[in-house]
Amino acid sequence: MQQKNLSRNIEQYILSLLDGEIENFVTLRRKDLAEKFECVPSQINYVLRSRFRPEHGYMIDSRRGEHGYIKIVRITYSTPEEKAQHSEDVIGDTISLKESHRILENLADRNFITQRERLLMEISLRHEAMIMEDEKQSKREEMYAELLKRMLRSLMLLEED
Amino acid sequence: MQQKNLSRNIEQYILSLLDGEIENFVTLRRKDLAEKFECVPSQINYVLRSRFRPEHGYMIDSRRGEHGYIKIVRITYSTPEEKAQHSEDVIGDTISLKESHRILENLADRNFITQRERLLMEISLRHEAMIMEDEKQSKREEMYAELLKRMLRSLMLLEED
DNA sequence: ATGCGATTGATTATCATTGACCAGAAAAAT
DNA sequence: ATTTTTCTGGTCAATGATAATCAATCGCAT
Repeated sequence: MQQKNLSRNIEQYILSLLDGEIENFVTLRRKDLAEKFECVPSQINYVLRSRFRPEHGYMIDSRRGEHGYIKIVRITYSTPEEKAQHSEDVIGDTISLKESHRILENLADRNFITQRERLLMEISLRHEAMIMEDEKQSKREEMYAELLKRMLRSLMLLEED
Repeated sequence: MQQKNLSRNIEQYILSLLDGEIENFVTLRRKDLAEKFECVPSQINYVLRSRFRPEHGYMIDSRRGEHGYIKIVRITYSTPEEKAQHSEDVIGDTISLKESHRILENLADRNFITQRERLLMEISLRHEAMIMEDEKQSKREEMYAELLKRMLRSLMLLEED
C-alpha cells in the first residue's frame, strides 16, 4: 500500500535533522531511514535527487558497503533579508557573457560572493561558450542564463523568475 | 568478529600520527599496526590503498624483510604552481562525473576549496553534462576534465587559502 | 484521459574484511 | 661466497554488507 506524502515527509525529516545540528550536515544510513518510513531504500535516493541536489544548495557524499552512510551537506540557507537583497540581481531568460561579467563583478564588490567564486563562475561560463560556439547566439545566451541562475541560486537562493 | 569502522579507525590513527610529527611523514611497521587493531596485516594495505594515494595527497614508501617498514608521506607544495600541477595530474585527460565528485570531496575535506566552491564546480559540470548529452561519453569526459582543470588551476594559483 | 511526480523492486556497483599465497631483504648456515 | 632460512610486506580473490541505478507502474492533479 502506498503512503501519502512519503517523499515530502522524508524531506521534512531530513530538514529537521539539519536544523537540529550545529554543523551544517547530517549523516544517516539509507537502510535505517527506509525502515523508519517503511519504504524501499531506493525511495531515499528519489528524495535526495529530487530535493537535495547541488542546484538546491545541497551536496551528497556517500559510501556503500560495510559501514556505509549518506552525508547530506547544506551549503547555504536562505533568510528573507538575503533573498530581498539579491532579488534585484535576478537574471532574465537570456544573458550575454559581458552582462554576466558585470553582474558577477557587482556581486563580488558587494561581498555577496568571493573573488574565487566569481572566477569559478566566469570560467564555467566561458567554457560553456567554447563548447557551444557552433550554436546560434540566442541559444547560447539562454544557456548562460540558465547556468548562471543555477549557480547563484544555489549560493544565495534567489527568487524564481 | 568484525570490528566497527576498522578502516576508518586506522585511517584516523595514521592521520593523528602525522599531525603529531614535525616532519611530514611517519614510519611504521605493518605487523605492529595490525596487532594494535587486531586485524589481518593486509587490512593495512587496504587502508593505504583506499585513503593514502597521491590523489588523496599522500605517497607510500615501503620495504620488506628484516627491518621492514612502511613510510607514509604527506605531499606538500612549495609553490602554487606545484599545487595546480598536482591537481591536473590527478584529473588526467578524461574524467567521469563520479570521479570529479570524489576529487572535489577530497579537496574540500583538505580545505583546499570551500564547500561553496565545490558546489559551484559540481553545478557547472552537471550543466555541461546536460548540454553535451548527445555527445559520446569519451568526448564528454574530455570536456569535464578540461573544465575541472581550468577551474582548479585558477583557484590554486590564487594562493589565498 | 493524460502528464508527471511518486513508489516499488530487481539488478548493478562499490566498500570492507579476511585469509591464502607471493615476493623481497637480511640474517644464518654452509 | 653461496645457499637457505626467517622475517618482513604485497597482491589477489572470495565473501558479505551496504548504496545507486533503472525501468516499470501507480495515482493524483489538471
